[in-house]
Amino acid sequence: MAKVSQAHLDARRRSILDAAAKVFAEKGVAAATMAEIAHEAGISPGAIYRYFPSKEDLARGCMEGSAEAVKAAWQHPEQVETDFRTLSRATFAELERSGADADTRLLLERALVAVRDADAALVEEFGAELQRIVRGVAFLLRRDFGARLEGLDVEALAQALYSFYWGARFVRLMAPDAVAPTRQLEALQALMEAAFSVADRESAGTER
Amino acid sequence: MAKVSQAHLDARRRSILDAAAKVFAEKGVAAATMAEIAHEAGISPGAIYRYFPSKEDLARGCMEGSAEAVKAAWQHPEQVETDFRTLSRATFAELERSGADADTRLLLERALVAVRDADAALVEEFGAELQRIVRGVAFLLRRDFGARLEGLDVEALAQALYSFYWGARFVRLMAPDAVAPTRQLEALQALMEAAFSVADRESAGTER
Amino acid sequence: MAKVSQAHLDARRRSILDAAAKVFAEKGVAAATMAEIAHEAGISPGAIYRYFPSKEDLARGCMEGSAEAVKAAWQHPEQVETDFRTLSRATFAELERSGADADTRLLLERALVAVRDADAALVEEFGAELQRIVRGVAFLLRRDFGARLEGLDVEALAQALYSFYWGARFVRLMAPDAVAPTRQLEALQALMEAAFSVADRESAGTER
Amino acid sequence: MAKVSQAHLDARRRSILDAAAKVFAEKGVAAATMAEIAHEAGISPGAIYRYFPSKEDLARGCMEGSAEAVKAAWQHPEQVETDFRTLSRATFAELERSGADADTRLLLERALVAVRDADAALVEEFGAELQRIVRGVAFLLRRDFGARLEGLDVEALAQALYSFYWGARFVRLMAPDAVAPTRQLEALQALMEAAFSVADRESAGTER
DNA sequence: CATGAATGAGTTTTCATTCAT
DNA sequence: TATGAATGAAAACTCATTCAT
Repeated sequence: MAKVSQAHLDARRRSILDAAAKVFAEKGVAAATMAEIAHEAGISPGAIYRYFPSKEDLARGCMEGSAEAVKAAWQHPEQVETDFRTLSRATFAELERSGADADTRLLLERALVAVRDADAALVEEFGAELQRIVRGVAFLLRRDFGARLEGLDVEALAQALYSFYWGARFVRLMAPDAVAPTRQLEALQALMEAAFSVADRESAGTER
Repeated sequence: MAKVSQAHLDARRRSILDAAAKVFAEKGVAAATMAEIAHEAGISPGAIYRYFPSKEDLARGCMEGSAEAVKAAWQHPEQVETDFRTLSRATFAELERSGADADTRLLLERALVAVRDADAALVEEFGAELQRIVRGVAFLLRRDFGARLEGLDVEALAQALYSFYWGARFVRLMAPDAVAPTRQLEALQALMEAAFSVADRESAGTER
Repeated sequence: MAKVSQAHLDARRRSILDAAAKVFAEKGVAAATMAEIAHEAGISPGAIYRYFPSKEDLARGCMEGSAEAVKAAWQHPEQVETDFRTLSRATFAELERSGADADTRLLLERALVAVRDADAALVEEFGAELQRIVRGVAFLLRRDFGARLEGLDVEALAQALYSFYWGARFVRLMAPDAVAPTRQLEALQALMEAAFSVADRESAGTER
Repeated sequence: MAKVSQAHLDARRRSILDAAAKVFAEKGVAAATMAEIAHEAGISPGAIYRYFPSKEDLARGCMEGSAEAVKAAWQHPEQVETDFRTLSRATFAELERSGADADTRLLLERALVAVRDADAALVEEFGAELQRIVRGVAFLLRRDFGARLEGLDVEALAQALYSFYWGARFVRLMAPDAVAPTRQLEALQALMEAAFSVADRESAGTER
């Protein structure tokens, strides 16, 4: 079986990650066994170790790739041809796709592990990403709503929206039958529009 | 050493639960060992089994009691002398107290376990509580803001606020240096007030 | 099985060490399995870990106790009521006792491991002991034979005798049917006496 | 790639043996891995199995060939133009060459393995070689020192010298900073000469 | 012939649970 | 009742060996 193509190796690596993600999401990282992951991936337990040096590394590997276009868009909103409403909707639509819940499980697990082990790197990364995204949210809010945000703590609002996103993910995971994330988002956006139209009116009044 | 009082037994049970909650929050249920919990509780490993038949049961036991006054208030708002703003603030203030993060960890862990094991009872309980609280939030919103909610999806808004609460908990756990939950809440409330004042104006205008 | 007496624990620890020493000597540290040692000691594999944190520690534990009165005597010859001949004989007589070969195996194994892993501590210890013993040998040589050592490199001679001791151990292990260590020692001592009587004669001649 | 010359095959076999000897000496047989040996030999793990059916066989193969000119000289002293002093010195000089310690490790390992597995063949071989060499030593002692050995147990002395040789090897391995083997040998030879000069004197006195 | 990916049995170690004291 | 030593069933991981390419 020598001299297998790189593509084949990559595919196998991928299949191990997929199998692991599935099993981890199902049972949690701690309860999942390498044997089960191997079985799921259709290989022998030993083979995994040619691709990942340890269970922990495998878990880390699973946690990484869930990066997405959406995430990037929030972090660099100036480079993207979009607006707050659209991007928000795309972000929440993502949560409705199949597999989103499994990702959420994995991400929560990852988060817990990071906090527990005081895994500085992971925690830091989370914090850094948070900051970038919150900054992106604030940027879009200001660009899209401008002066109408007058008197509002935009930073805090952006952070609140970020929190809301995670909460929606979590709640959806726990209670799929509750109000859907997208509908929650609609409600919030309606609220925001109502609030901003006040500003419009007021400034209109001022102009008069 | 015979015939120990029931009170004593209950106290010991309680102390085991406290110890377990602490260790579970620190290390996670899977990584926590009975020996460590026993040590934390100041008893021997074997003694735990007089009170809980298994580690799993102990974990379940930990997961139950995190009920609080605030929670009750949201679930039965009609019985409580309070209003939305006040109760919200009290709720978020709770998140700033020391120990709140440990609770969050435990709750997240609990949630993950419940989802994984398809622990119908726990999931159901979470869902039921969610429903009661969201209903309570909606009740308070309507009572406090009444007609000004015109045109808004109050159910969805209540649900969004509930999501926001969980997200704020989670984010605070992961990134204690981010914008504080209470400040996030202030921002949202400012937004709500702005939105509702529109309604006031409009209705005022209509009356004219 | 709680509250077992310290004596019992010590005895168990001892029995584990004995079992381990036996198995290690038979199979070598690497090839020996904890399961086999446990079986030999009449306990379960897990129980060993209450007494020794790892296989390596167990091996180290086996290697330690082979300290002996004889060794101490060589290292502190001034404190002991003995002479070179007597102590040499006692030392080599030790090699003929049953179990000596097993000790030799263990010591060689220990030595190889130490050298391989560049286990500084162990190597250093060996070197330090060597120095102390060689110094002791030289001390006794000088005290017992005094001026008759004139012209000899006593340090080197002492070191040579130390080497001889180890070589005799090793050869006996490998070829039990070869000339016995004690007889080898006799031959060397005869040689020494012959050499020293020369000195006597010469000094006698000088006096004339 | 068909029909490779026998010479090529032999060379490859040789290179595998060399690589294995190096790795075995460094890590010990048990800890050495076929992968590492293969890497050291510059081939693939699988290829080794074309030349040696198993790791054990490979180890055995390594253990065989450490024969040397010096060894041969001791075993057949009558065929060699040399004397005890010269040959001794040559023998001990060998110990100072670089690589001697690696050989010693391997030999000790070999010895331990042989004793452990009760590998009759290897043990027997060691014993037989020992006997031949001790006989050779005794032969040279008698030839070189003749009557002056009167009263000495020459067999035992020869055996003692053989033991000394091994001990010196071992000690040098463990404590390179101790007195050098050659200096030890000098001391012993000085002792022998002193002893033998007695005999000279005595016989001289008798003649008078 | 060589390669090196894959296998899978075997090893150390952990820890929930039991039970003699 | 409490203790804590002991159990023994996993689980992660290693590596000699095989065999498709």
